[in-house]
This record gives sequence, structure tokens and C-alpha cells, in this order.
Amino acid sequence: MSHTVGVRQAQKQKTRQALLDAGLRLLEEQSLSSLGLREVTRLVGVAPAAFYRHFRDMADLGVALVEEALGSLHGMIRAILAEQDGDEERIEGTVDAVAQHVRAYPAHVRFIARERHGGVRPVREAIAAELGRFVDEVAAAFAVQLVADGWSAEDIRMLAELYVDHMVMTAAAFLEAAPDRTAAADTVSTAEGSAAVDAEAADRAAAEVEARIAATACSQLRIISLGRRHWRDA
Amino acid sequence: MSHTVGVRQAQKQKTRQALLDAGLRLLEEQSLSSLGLREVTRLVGVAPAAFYRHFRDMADLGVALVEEALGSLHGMIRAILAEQDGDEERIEGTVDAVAQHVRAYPAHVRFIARERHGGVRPVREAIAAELGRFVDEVAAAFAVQLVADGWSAEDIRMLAELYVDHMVMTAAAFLEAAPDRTAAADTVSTAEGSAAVDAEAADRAAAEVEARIAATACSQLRIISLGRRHWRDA
DNA sequence: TGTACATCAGTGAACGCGCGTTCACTGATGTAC
DNA sequence: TGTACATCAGTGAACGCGCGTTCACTGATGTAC
Repeated sequence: MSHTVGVRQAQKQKTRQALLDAGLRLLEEQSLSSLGLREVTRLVGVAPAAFYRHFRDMADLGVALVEEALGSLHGMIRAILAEQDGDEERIEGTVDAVAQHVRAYPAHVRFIARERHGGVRPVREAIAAELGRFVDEVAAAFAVQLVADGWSAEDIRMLAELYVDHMVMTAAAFLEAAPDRTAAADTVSTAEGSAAVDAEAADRAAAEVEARIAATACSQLRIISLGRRHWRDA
Repeated sequence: MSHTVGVRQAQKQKTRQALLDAGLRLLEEQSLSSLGLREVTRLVGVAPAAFYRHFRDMADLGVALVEEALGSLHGMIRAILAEQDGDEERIEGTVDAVAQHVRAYPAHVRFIARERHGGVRPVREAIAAELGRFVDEVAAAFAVQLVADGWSAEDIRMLAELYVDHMVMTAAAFLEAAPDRTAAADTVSTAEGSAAVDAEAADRAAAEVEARIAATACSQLRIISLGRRHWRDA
């Protein structure tokens, strides 16, 4: 147990992760192209120059964040695809998994949604590549059934893209529904304790909005599912 | 013809438009939250302080750009919805209209895609509100047919959302396919005139990618269309 | 185990620079008579 | 039409500030013997 991977290397890894965490946190309220190196190092509590021991620049940190953010998603996707129930159960399971993922990693999801079309090319490309891998995974999972149904590889990929894009869209929608503590803190309260009451009411309202988004997403998946089942009839 | 709206007011309008145009141009390579006031005024050729005669800050300019960008889209949407041909013609007409719009206003489309989930709240909210109006428009156009088919208002809106989101996704995909002059200029050429040849080859490749995106988008709309037609059977 | 040297993550000071915002101003346009 | 005054879009200088990057450095960790 004396070194495992080396004390020095472990400490370096820790600082690197702290930089990533700080960056992700700061990115909740701005986009990558306006995130400052000093801002990140200040939050971590290291000297600005220390940044360069881990990343070439902010774009580099962004690409590292893409890997972190989309890595956690792969597990979720595989779990969804593994479900063996009927169509309706799969649809609800999918939307539920997305909702859970957004609740568990809101900052990761926000980062991906924001930077997918953001102002930093290497990050956009990293996200596109990673989402492409998701499409492959989904397509492969569908292939067994659909090839037997006479689908072409091209059409299977087209369908997989539709599903992945819809998932990203749904995730982004859930994110907007999440209670925004920043905005709530800014509102003026008229009575003692009303802030807590307001927060509670906001939570309840957010849960309602979330349920509506989930219902909409499920129905949309049902439409797509129906279309898929009738594809070969047309 | 002495004043019409006043020489002074006309000049002010002209400067304001120049600021919007400069902002939009600069936003092709960065996001709003990193766009500088001095950057914009420098490109227009006015003093930095002049900015404040037109906008409170960059977020304010961003909101103005949302109106400009999505205003031009309303016309397109109405033209698509007005088409009276069959489903297949409507689908191809829609994708074609989106492609044309992206070619005509690439900067506007990029701005909307980028800032829809971007780092500036007022702009995000303006885009969401404007896209909500699109959904209303699409829903209203579908309502005539679908209410007769027994659809609920909620389901009609759900379907309209799916269509609008798919349109935005498709537009963003077309944008990525557009030849990137900046990147092309950076590549090293080995022979005289090869830059022009490369650019031509890039154009041809881009056209191919664009055709593939159009084909995919059409197929996806066909899936949705099929699902819609079988919705009441389920 | 102990010693001498190498490595390298993180430091802190310094740099030049462009930023957003303010202010009193200028001079063309607009208005009232 | 001509004159006197008001308006206000755009100016240009000034400000304090935080930025990204560089550099020689320190001292804990790692390595060789």
C-alpha cells in the first residue's frame, strides 16, 4: 500500500479533477468560451500557473469534460437497451432513466446541451463524436430485430439518430424545469419564512412541469415507435 | 420627402442595425457570453460608448437578435404549413425549406442553435418564447385535421413540439455540413492553385453531406408521419 | 536503511493588454416662433 | 424664410480591473546505489 500509483501522481490527479469540477460548476451559469482560467484556479485554490500543468487551455479542459460527462451516460444507455419488456415499458423506462440522469448529473447534462452547438470547435467535435458513438450503440441494439424486419443499415442508423436526438432534447427540457435556486433567491419575500414556503411551492411547481415534460416525451416516443412498426408497410 | 421618420432617427436605426449585424457576424465563432462590447463597436467603427445609445448590455443586443433571427423564420413556417400536397410532398418541401433557410441565413440559425441552451438567461428565455409561438402556429395548422380525427389539444401540441424540435435539429445539422472557409484557409497547400481545387472538392463533399442530412431528415419525418397516422389505432 | 541527486506539481510576482463603464463634450438635426 | 434654443447620437479620454501567459523558484516525492 506504499504507493499504489505514486503519491505524487495521485495528488496531481486530485488537482486535475478539482479543476474539472470547478470548471463544470462555473459552466452552469456561463458558456465555455467565456470561462476564465483564473476563475477556475481561484475556485480550486491554486495559482493560475498551475492550470498549465494539467491543460493546454480552456478548450482542452472542455474536451476532458466531454469525456467525463458522456462517459457516465454510456452506462445509462446500456441499461435502457438491456430492458426486455414491451414497447410501452421501454418507453417509460427510457424517459425515467433520462429524468434520473438529469437529476443526478445536472451540470454534465447542461454542459453537453450548451456546448453541443457552442463556440469552441474542439469541444463541439468531441461531443459530436461521442454522440455518434451513442447512435452506433443504439443502432446495434436495434439491428437484431430490425434487420430481420427487412430494414437497411442506413434506415436503422436514421432511426437511432432520431432516438438519440430526442433523448438529448428531453434531457435539456428536464433541465429547464429544474428549480432555479439563483432566481428564487433574488425574488423579494414579504413575510418571515416565506422564502422557505416559496421554495417549497417552487419545488412542487417544478415537479409538475417535470411530469408534463415526461408525459410529452413518452407520447413523442410512442409516435416514433408507431412509425417504426409501420415503416415496412409503407 | 423632407423627413419621413426624421433624418436623425433613420441614422440611429442604421447604427443600431450595424451593431446587430456586427454582433451576429462575431457570434459565428464564439458565444454571446464571451462577445465584447468593444469588439462589436470596433467592427462597426463607432466609439464604445455609442453602444449604450442602443442597448443596455450584450444580453439586450442578444434579445434583439433573437427577434430578428426568428422573425425571418415565421414566413418560412407559414409557407410550409400552407402547402396542400400529400404527406410525402409536404415532408420534402419542409426539409427543402429548412435547407434553403439555413443557406440564406446561416448566422441567424447558428445563433439560435447556439444560444438556445447558451449562457445568457434572457436570451434563452426569448428563444424559448419564440419557439413556443412556432409550436402554437404548427399546432393550429394541424388542429383542423387532427381534432376531426379525435386528437386532444394536448396531444396536438405534443406532436407540434416534436416537429418544431426536429426542424431545429435538422437546421443545426445542415449548418455543420456547410463548408467551413476558416478551416479550409488554414490547411497547407502543396501546389499552385490547389487551394481553389481543395475548396471546390470541399464544396462537393459538403453538398454530399447535405444531401445525406436531407435524406435522413426526410426519413425521420416519414417515421413521425406514420406514427401520427396510426396514433388513434393504438 | 541511508544518502545524494533528479523530477516536477505547484508558487508568486510580474508583464502588457483589452475590457466595461463614466463623463463632459460636440455638432448636426429638430422645433417653436 | 430666418433665428434662437433644445435635443440627443456619437465622441474621445480616462478610470480601475481582471485577464492569460512567462518565469525562475521551492520543496515534497521518486529513484539509484
